[in-house]
Amino acid sequence: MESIDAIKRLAALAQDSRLAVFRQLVKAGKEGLAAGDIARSLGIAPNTLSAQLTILTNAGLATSRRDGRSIIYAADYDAMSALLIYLTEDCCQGRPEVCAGLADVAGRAVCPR
Amino acid sequence: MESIDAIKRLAALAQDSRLAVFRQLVKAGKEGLAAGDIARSLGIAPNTLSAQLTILTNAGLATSRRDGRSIIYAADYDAMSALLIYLTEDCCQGRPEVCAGLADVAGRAVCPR
DNA sequence: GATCCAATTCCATAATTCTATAATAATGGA
DNA sequence: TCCATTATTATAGAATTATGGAATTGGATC
Repeated sequence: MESIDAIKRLAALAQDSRLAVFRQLVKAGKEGLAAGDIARSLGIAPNTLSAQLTILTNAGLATSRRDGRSIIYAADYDAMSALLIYLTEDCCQGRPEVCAGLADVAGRAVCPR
Repeated sequence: MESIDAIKRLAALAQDSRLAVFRQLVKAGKEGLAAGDIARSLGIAPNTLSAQLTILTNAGLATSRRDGRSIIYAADYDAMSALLIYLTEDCCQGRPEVCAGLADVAGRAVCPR
């Protein structure tokens, strides 16, 4: 993964509405959520949300598909994985004990149920 | 973890110099790196780097300690863990197959050696 | 104390990002 | 076709962020 892509993704997530949207999408799973439903549930104006969704999509963190009048957005889990890898790669430099706890916690966190 | 803390951390990482600094710190491990060494190795002016390090520190992603004239910065692995957890928690909503790949990849990524 | 070195703080400018209003596009039903 | 619904695009003002020069602080050495 390129540094510039990581920055794009991090910047996309570094804003409260967008982070809230992304977390909703992560929870929603593959089926995704309609733009309008997200706007209502988070109390964001449709046009503002649209701009936020565009940023998430351009960053590669979300995908969209049309379903009738609605546009359904879904989290892109692969893009998320790539980002996590990028942030933590080469950690501990041959001294695994340093980040053993991190590995443990990250492994559990990703799919807690 | 609070949303506002996650945003702070994401924003701290969403900038090329700071991301490069953080990755160096992650690679360096607990011993950390002196501010001056980071500035030289990345070609960043000392005062600019100082501002970046302050942002990373305020976000909780780095710690600092003085050693003689130098100030040594180190990555905070716990803060990093907390962020990864926050980003991925409640993913897959009871359908583990959705993010099994993510769990796998994240688990390996954190400590590749 | 005087001096050098490492790092930070202060401050101003440039650039970017956020958000909302207004206008536009696409879809489906009467 | 006409209209309501859903969503996006365009644009602009406000706010935030990034960066560098100059000055300052803290520590080591003489």
